[in-house]
Amino acid sequence: MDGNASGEDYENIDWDTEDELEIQNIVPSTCSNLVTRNASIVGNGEASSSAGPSNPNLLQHFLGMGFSEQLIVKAIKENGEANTESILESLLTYAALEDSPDELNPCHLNSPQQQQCVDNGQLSSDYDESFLDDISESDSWSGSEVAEIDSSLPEHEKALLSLANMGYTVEEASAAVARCGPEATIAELTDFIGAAQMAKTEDVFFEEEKPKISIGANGGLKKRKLYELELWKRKKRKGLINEEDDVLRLPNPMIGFGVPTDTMVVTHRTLPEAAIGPPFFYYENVALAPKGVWDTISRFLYDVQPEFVDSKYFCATARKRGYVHNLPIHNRFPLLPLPPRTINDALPLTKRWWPEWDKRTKLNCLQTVIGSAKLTDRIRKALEKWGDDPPLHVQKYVIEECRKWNLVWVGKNKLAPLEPDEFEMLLGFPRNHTRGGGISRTDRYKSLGNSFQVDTVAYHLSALKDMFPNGLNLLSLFSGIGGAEVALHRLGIPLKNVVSVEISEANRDIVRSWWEQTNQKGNLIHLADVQQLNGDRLEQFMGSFGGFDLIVGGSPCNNLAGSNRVSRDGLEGEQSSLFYDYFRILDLVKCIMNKQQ
DNA sequence: AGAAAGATGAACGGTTTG
DNA sequence: CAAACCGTTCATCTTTCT
Repeated sequence: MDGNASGEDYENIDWDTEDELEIQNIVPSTCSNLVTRNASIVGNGEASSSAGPSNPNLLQHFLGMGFSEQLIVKAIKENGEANTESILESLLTYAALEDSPDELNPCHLNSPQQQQCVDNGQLSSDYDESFLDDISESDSWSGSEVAEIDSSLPEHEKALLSLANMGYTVEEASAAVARCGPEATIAELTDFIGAAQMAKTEDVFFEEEKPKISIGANGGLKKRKLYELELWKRKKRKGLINEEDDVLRLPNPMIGFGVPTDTMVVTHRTLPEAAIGPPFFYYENVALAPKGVWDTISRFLYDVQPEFVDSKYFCATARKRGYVHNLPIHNRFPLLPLPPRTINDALPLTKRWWPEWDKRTKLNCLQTVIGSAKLTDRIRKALEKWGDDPPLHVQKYVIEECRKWNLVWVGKNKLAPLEPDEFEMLLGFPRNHTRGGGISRTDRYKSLGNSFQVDTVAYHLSALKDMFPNGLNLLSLFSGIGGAEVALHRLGIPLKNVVSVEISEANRDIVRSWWEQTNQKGNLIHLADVQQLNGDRLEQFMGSFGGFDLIVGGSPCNNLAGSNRVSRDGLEGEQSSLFYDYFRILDLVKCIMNKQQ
């Protein structure tokens, strides 16, 4: 936690409150749930955010206190311009509700969520109703008014209009249609939007659960509510309340339900009813995501708690990942032979040149970019100035660069980044898995850096071996270079039908090439875009071979990963929001399989 | 030869955790 | 406090296409 004393970020605030309580109680899954909300359609968020109060001094007054313009405009709308006291109260409340660092997390200006944020500012019904108690509402609109829908419109426009009349914004509606496909049912669309909304609201809610519950949701207690919120906020500042209580924590050591060398006592867990298969599912992403992300992911994936595992317990390189799955956790076994677990064993040629003051025994996470030749050259020159025993400050500098870039010793004073085939070996892929076929060295690093650690994933999937002696049907989303396929194959689980969805042609080529080289007897179907995979396509596939036994996917981490300095926008980021497609497709498969039974 | 496309190298903080 | 982190973007060099 950084000491951001005065710097609460009042911008990009999702100020739904009561609505969150409603949404929170709705399980984001199941095709049948209809999430409706009271809101009307407002055009574009920019227009509303630029519509300031008529009294500029008032705005200036609160701006001077450090509140954002957006919030001040909202507070003034809520309370009227006359009552500065109640405006301040509202602003304090927003601040208290917003006093959580994960909301520094900006939503994109053009994202549906952001539109929602801004839109809500104009919509009193979307807002905490207790604030309305003492406000005379001359113009009380009704969220239940439904306009006639012209039956001559094309299907997707009818869907849009229906959603609009249900209170969704145009942005939400069109995003949902885009994601779910034009022929999706209204129920599917609302389900999707409700799910997406939860993603936005949950993070706030989660942090604030305590004060909200303690104050009740019934309104009429405005004074007490504000008081308690303030009190709670102060306590939290003083550390009297541990807000981490409800937030998912990373285990230490990060071994999940156990690793081959350190089996946990826990051999059983009770899955939520909705999570139980078929199909089995296995979802993966970076463990060190921004706060709240794993709470959201877990909530979407049927409230299954993530299993956080660092692959350094499986191989010579760290890889901290979270896995949400409904697999059995007993009778796991590792791939054999066990991979080398230290740098020394994995890269024996480096041993000779490894100085005693470099204490590393494990490599850090393999990423998509590597250190440059210039850097290793600079280090070599810096080291050559000293004899066998460089001074401490030089050692410190060299070690820092080694850790940052995963450099290894390949000669006297000579460091180098790992080669692509070393990436392959460390990650558990066959040698030359990503080599040839026109792929460049840079792209090999990129594909490998984005991949599973095969031994780790295989250990988790090993529980399936006894259950599918005749093989299984696999739906592999965001397949990449086929980590899941390789893991299952190495486990000796036959692959019957594999539907693999991967956007990169180079990666698809790698998997196809591997598929042929390993003489697979099954059927490999490649698709490019998860967003194009709709219910019809799925039903087609599942009808032909009788459903999927396992759905695996690690959705893009671009907007979650710590290395991203530019667009670490969280789960709503441009690429990482594809998580919702994983959920959408998983939920669709579950529904279709229920229907088929 | 010149444009277009591709590959490489380097600079770019901040969040989260123990 | 240190330590870690499935990354992005731009400039420049290299290769390929016209």
